[in-house]
Amino acid sequence: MNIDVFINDADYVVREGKPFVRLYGRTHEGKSAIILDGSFFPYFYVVPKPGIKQDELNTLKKNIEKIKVLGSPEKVSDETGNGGEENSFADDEITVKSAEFIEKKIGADKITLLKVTANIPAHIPYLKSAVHDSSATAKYISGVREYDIPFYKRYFFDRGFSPLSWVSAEGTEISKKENEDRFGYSSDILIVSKNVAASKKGDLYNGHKMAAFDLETIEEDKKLKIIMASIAATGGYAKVISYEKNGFEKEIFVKSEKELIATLSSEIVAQDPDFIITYNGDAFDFAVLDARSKDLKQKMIAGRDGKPLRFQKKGRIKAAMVKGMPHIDLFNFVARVMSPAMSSETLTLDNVAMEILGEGKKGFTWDQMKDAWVNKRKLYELAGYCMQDSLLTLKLAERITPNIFALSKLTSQLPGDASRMTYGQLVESYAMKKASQMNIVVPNKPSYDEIGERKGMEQYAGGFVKEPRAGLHESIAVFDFRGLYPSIIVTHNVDPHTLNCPCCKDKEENRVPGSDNYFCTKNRGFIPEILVELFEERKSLKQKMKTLDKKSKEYHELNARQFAVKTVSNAMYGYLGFAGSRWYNRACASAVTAFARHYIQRVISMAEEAGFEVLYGDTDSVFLHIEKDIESTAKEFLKKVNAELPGIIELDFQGIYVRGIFVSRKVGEGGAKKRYALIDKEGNVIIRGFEKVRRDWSKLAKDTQEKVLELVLNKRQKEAVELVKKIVIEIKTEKVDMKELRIYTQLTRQLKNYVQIGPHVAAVKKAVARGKEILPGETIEYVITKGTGSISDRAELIEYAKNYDPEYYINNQIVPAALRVLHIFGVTEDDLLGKAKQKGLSGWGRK
DNA sequence: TTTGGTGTGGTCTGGA
DNA sequence: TCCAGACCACACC
Repeated sequence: MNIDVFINDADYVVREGKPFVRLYGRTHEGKSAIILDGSFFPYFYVVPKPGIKQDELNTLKKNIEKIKVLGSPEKVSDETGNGGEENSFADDEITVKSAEFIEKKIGADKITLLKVTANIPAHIPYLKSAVHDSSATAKYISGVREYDIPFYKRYFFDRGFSPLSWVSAEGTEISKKENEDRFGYSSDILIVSKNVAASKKGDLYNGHKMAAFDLETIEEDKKLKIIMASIAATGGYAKVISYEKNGFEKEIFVKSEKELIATLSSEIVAQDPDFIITYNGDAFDFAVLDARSKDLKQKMIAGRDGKPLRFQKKGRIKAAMVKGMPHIDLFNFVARVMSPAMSSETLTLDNVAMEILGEGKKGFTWDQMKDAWVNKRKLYELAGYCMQDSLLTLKLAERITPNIFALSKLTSQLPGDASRMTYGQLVESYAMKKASQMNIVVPNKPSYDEIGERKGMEQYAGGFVKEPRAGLHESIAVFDFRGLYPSIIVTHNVDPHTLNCPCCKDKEENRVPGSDNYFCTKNRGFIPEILVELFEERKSLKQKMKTLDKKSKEYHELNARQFAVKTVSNAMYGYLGFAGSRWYNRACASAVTAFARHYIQRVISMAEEAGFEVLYGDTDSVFLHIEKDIESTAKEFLKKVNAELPGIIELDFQGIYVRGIFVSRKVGEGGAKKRYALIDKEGNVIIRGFEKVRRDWSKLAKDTQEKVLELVLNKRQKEAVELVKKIVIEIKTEKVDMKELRIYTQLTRQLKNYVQIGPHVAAVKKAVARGKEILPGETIEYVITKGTGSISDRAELIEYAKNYDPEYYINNQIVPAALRVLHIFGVTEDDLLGKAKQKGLSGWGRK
């Protein structure tokens, strides 16, 4: 039979000594399908010594073919853990399946390599070590490559199709009966295929079915017990499962926690989703479910492979994986990829939903929940609260998964994997995919020692930041380079293999400013090449988007794709300088920043020559004071600059502002970099760097500073002073809600690793002594309370704080934050504290 | 181990 | 008691 399947998951399994890639997906009739592809075998490359003679090459090949090593079963699980369950083999004699000569590129050179194919993936590390270490082969080789690329990942690279696209499989369908007897998979269709290829259907798919779930728990006898669960699925399904009657209209009543787990599992499976969605399911919901299912001896949800869910290490994350219905943990993706662009103090579902959807969850603190449960009251509300969590998670998934899926397709990684990747891994995956397409050998990962060495090196110089002149400035035009770093890489052909090529030795072109290094002008390097493709892809996506209705499905799809392209492009520079990178090259990374400094400084001098005051600039931006006809003058300047810029480097017009404020540094001389506020003619205010945008300042101090900035930008300094005075009095009279005074700070390490005990660490230490568990990485909330001793001595987590210290909040929060802005107008601390003699306000407002 | 460097500012800490 | 430098967190780009 021949069948088209849309792929959402993959792994592999070994049956009777042969590896089969398992592709999970759905047919266009909506049936779940598994394809077993037995036509693919694992392999790695052996790089012969340079200048090796043909007869030596032949000897090497023969000696590789003769390799026999013993493997011990416990050691041969797939490195990524994403393999099947039948990998183990008892003290097998491991042999090479085949070795063949193959031409591949390393950098610009075409080289003859040996492709060594193994019988099953678990053999690869043994064969690699054997080739690398044995005397019969070691003397002929300069290295081994691509021995650590997981089997199912390589499959997608080599086959030329990606997850979340349609494939066409030709093969034999296994009957239901045989599936049950021999395989035990849970899918409508099971097919053994010898030929799987990209389908003409491309990657369009009419909607993924997602099922989100959420648990409510309470702690009893030091164990988390599940008291309620909710599920919300695409299409409107929404249920709360509970073993306490609560009168909630969407309730499924069960008898016990054990039955709750069983029902939750069966309900999710009955929904037959393409994806299971959680918010923090890896670390919480699935972890609790797993622990309770073991305690209560109740089987949990099983994947389409017929096996219960498994936890697999993905870097720091213990990922809960359900085969064939990939589990997407939105929190992971938000924390790793989206959070830099977000402003929420903490990444709770509530905050993130509020920021992304404009809708949070209502009420119910942990204590209220416990009260509701223990005293069996307000259970109806509790059920509603539980339901809301799943519904919000599902809504969030509708917004976020398109971005995950776009990254998945771009990098040819499974959606479950892509959703858990860091920027470095996303870039690396994309580069590996492109390398495979371009017949380029992938460089090895650095060893632990190499990483240490790279990290130990002195930092190289980064972007240029021009010191601003403190004060209120009028009539400002802001320019910035569009994607400066990637455009430099492309324009100057920055790549580890084009660096200092012999063919361009004496050319001045492409020489790195302030360095003897240069880049090839003849042959485009690999990194610039893949960036060019990304640029062109994004350009065409943006072009298409212009023709579409912004509310249409296609528009959102394309928008997600351009987001993925942008994400990978922008991370490429950082990847070059990343110690764990396969394509690490410090000289390249520092060349990029050297070019960047050169261009921004060139723009600054051109602006000065044109007679504009350069107020500020940071890495890729300049702020110019343009007195007359700001719009047309700015455009003219832009044109002049761009006429001079090489390649695809381009300056953009960012905007015009009526007024802007730069402040003084607290210590030392001059204006503070990276702190400013701007106001445009509509009255919109942009605030950068100030306490207002930092989470480790109290809300009251931040809000006060924001109002001060707004007033000052509207030339109403006097009112700003009065406002601060009023707030100082409010604190003094203790009229302020404690929540306004909490300070968020992340605990970045284990308590014992702190050399200096700051307030947040002190607060955590006290809480831990009281029995609370706080893990590194958590963001905690603390308040400074009354009493004696240092600030740290008086810091308490908000749940333990009985009062707040007005003195601290006035002197260390409100006044410094406000004064930061007001200082440039001559306002003093005493003015804000109401201590100053009533001196006139003359001299304020103008420098 | 989990993209890069630049920069500000709070609090602690230890020696004068 | 004062103060410089270290430590730490978090912003900008």
